[in-house]
Amino acid sequence: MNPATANIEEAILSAILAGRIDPGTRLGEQKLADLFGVSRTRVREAMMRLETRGVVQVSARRGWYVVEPSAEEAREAFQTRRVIETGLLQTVREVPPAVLASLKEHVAIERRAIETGDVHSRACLLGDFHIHLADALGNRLLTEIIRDLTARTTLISMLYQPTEKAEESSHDHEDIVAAMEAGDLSLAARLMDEHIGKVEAGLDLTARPDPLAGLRELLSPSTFAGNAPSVPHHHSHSHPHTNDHPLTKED
Amino acid sequence: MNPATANIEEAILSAILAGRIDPGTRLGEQKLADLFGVSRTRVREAMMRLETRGVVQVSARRGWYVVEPSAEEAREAFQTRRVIETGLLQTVREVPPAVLASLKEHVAIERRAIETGDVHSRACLLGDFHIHLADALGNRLLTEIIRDLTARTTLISMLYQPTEKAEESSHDHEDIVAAMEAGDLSLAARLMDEHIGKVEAGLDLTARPDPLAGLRELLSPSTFAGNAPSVPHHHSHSHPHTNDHPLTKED
DNA sequence: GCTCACAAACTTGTATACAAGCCTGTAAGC
DNA sequence: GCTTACAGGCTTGTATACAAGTTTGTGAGC
Repeated sequence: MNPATANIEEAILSAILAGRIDPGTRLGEQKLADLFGVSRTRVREAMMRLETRGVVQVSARRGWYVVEPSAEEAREAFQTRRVIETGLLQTVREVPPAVLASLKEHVAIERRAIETGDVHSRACLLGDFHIHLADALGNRLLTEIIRDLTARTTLISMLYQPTEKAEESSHDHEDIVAAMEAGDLSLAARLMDEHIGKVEAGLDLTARPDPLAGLRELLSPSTFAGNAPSVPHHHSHSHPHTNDHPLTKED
Repeated sequence: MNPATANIEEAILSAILAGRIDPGTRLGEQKLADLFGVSRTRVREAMMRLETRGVVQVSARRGWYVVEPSAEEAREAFQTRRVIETGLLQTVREVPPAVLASLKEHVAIERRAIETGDVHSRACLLGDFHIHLADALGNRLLTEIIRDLTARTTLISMLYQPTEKAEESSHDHEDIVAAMEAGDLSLAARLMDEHIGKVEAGLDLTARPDPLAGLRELLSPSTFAGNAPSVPHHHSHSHPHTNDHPLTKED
């Protein structure tokens, strides 16, 4: 594959995994082309690849958008992750010491990141745990699949997750690794199942996916009469379709 | 997505699943464009999508080729399928009667196809069993993943499988469904694991992947002196990179 | 003042032209 | 006769131009 195209693809995917791009963000071809110093052709190529990987969507003649999974799609993504990740743990017979060591270190890094509190690296690391697991116990193919799925669930969390429970997740990871160390892969699989279940249960799959979610909050106090010349944006939480900080700087 | 592009993508993928396109087959852009009545742009789009799905590869300025997985990639594909398919069976709590019925019917169709003996529909149906399973027990996302993986393993079988054991596979499927009917999903998962293991074990991962495999057979009897004006092709089994019956007719 | 129609700007969709590289067949040189 | 260099044809790689559609801003009409 063309290296430039691969770069764009990888840059966007890892930005999503790091929680740096919101679901619904518009990705203009020309803007990306300028940003990466390539022509639109390349950008389109990367976008189409990302589309088949399920992280981007095209709206005809309007542009490319980071996907905003529906509630249904969210359930599918979590079910799929459950299937694959528990399957992986139960398929494996024994865990090499080197793998255990690296997983333990990863959890340690998670803990430190939670204390320092950078929300981006935190979310990134929590997702990375699963990717590392697939990489260490599985193979490249499996890792790629898990990576794409993690990107999906990351976006889902950004859409539907009311409160972040990073600490709990990291605890879960720790327990899973402990079970692996004890040689009880069955237990590890069950813990993984519960862990993913917890994350999914922590979502509010009833509300978010419409772009008006943020607006409703503003309308409810009824301090709205049409005489407000400028929209108050004191709560600058970026909303889908109305984000004013896309990947590319506005000129 | 553009419907025309989707058509090309789907046509090629299902042709691969049906065993109608050999691994290593060259897919010329212009030829495909003529065949489907579209421009090269569309074909390239479809090809790039198929590339990200792992069923096609581009060789710079030479053309697109149906992948010929290496032995290593073959192992990865089978491991991944084992992980996912056993994971699926173990994640599911109970199997709805309707699903059981449709699976049973599928197995019945398999049996009939084996008796009548059309090799294409046979291979297609054996792969389809797994796809149907994912569809019935899982979700669309999972089905798509399994579909791509099945395409991979189909190609692998065509490369490395010395003898076809369709009957045995169909028996395995029957046993798996029986275990599901008995409500013993654990057993079903184990049977699935063994089934995939058997298919993998039935491969000869030492020989095939080089394009000269077919040639070596010819050279060994040493009935070759350079005085043979035309290469004998009595054994018209198509070889990778030297196939004379590509998807598109030669003009 | 409000609504609706229209136009301009902007963005993607698509084809095509040309550039660049690979493969093959041919001929010259040894 | 054998090797090697070269040229021609063929195929993909890439950019660009234009077509088609969407969004938004503006002005006329009610």
